[in-house]
Amino acid sequence: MKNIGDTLRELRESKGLLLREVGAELSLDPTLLSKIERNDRMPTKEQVNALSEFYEDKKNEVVIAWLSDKLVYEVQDEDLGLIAMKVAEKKIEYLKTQKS
Amino acid sequence: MKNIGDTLRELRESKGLLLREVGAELSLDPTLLSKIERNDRMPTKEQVNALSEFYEDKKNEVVIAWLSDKLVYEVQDEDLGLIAMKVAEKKIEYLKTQKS
DNA sequence: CTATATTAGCCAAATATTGTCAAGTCAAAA
DNA sequence: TTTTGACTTGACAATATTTGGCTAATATAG
Repeated sequence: MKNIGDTLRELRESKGLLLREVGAELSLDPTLLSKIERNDRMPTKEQVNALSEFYEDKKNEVVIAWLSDKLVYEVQDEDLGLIAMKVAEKKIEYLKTQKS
Repeated sequence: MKNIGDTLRELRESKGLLLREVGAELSLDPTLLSKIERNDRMPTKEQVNALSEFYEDKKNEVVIAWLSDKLVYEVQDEDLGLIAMKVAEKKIEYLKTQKS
């Protein structure tokens, strides 16, 4: 249940890699990656995809941290945020039954 | 568990009001309101506030429909959407304990 | 047919997000 | 103490997205 920045930073450090090394690998400006890891910037979907591929063993963890951060951001300081979240869950579950 | 457009349309029609009447009341272009009611445009927070005040007895219903729609939109066609939603819920619950 | 309500398409303006660079901090090495 | 390397910060330009509202098209009722 970590945020996307902490998740990425811990993954990178656990491999002993530098910002510029990961950046070079993914053609991502190291200063931008720095901001992402400090939750100063939200990575784009493409960046998350690249990062999750890069840390392949933790692919889902990265994507989930990112998506859930975006959701939290969407309802931050809304009184009805949590209730809306539960309603949204039901809507998604309903949409899933429709598709299949 | 309706979407924001259907919610607003039903509220307006239940009162027998026209797009231009509600629009005039809220200084909202009727063609824009039309789009909102058909889920073609997402209303802004300000517009939702105005609309929920206007339909005062259903204030929360409007806001929740809007917020939950935005959340669904955020994770639409993401395989991990539902899981991320549950994680986001926990994050919000956690943040709430922090504030108080 | 006429009048009124709603919808559709379009595009400019407003807003928000992104990427990049130069300058800054900080810690450890030399 | 100076230098070096890793990272951070702030500012700004470039892009992308969202928004408002006009005009024209379509429907619906009388």
